[in-house]
Amino acid sequence: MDTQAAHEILTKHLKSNGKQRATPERFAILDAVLQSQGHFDVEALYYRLISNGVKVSKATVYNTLEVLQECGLVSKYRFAENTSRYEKAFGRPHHHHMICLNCGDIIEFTSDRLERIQEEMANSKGFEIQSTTIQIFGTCSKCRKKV
Amino acid sequence: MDTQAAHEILTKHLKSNGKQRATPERFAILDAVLQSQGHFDVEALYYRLISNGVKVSKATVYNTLEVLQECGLVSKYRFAENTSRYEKAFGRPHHHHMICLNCGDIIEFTSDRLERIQEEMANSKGFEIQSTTIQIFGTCSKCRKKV
DNA sequence: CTCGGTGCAAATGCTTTGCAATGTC
DNA sequence: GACATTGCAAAGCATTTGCACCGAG
Repeated sequence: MDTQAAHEILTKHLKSNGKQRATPERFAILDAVLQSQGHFDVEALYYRLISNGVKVSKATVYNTLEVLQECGLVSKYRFAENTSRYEKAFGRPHHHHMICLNCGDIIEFTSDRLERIQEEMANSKGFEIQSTTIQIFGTCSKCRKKV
Repeated sequence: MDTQAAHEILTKHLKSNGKQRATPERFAILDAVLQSQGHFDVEALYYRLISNGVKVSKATVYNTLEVLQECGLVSKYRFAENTSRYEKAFGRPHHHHMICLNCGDIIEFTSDRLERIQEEMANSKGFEIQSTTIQIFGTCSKCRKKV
């Protein structure tokens, strides 16, 4: 992905907020996020950072993920478990998830029609959408065959 | 609501599982759930039970809510916060939520079209739906007017 | 030089667990 | 009686917080 563009987004966001500072930790975490594939939790991201020799604390990872979320570079999800999961949102279309309750697999999908209907529903209630999440829980095709 | 019908569902579910027992605590918790309006968390439900003179432990509340979820009498949600929220699912149509990030208000809505498209999406992936959740985060009409 | 950010470790708060006592089947 | 369930308190975890130190602006 375009690392530079992502850095710029973060830089701009930090400046626009007036008092937020551009620290090396924040960019290091952003880089790690950009390199990630699929969903990850704080633990995994933290571990990857440490493994790569980046010296950060978990508190900073939490803090930074929140900042990255604010500027739309990462999305935060909460599936069935008690852990928050994240994924990079840069350069990716808005999508949703089918979560297999048997094997834990997550299948992503997009649907313009779903987006459109959601907008209609929101408009009809005078609600202004900031983000939407659709989660379909069930059994994936692989697991269905096994039974 | 039809308390008796709900009791029957629970009874049947417990029996069908072979080893689960029908304890007074479980029915007391079910009753408290049936009396609830809207969403609640474990804390609130527990407090209400205690206030009503029902002697249960929080552990049992957690346990029972899981059982009730299994037999479709309650739904569990996870919105933005770190607390699980529940609501009774008995005698209610399947619906979704718009969550106001400003005032925390939750607006419920239903949409046959959304349900249908979700089914189509799942079918096309060979995915078997067990439950679905749609959450629209944003700003409600009341809060929009205030700004 | 200021004040926001970081690291660490302790604290918090929801949820789960271990185990003896209880009561359903 | 056997054993699932309960209550209690302790343990687990993910996440947050307090505070001294550091370093971006």
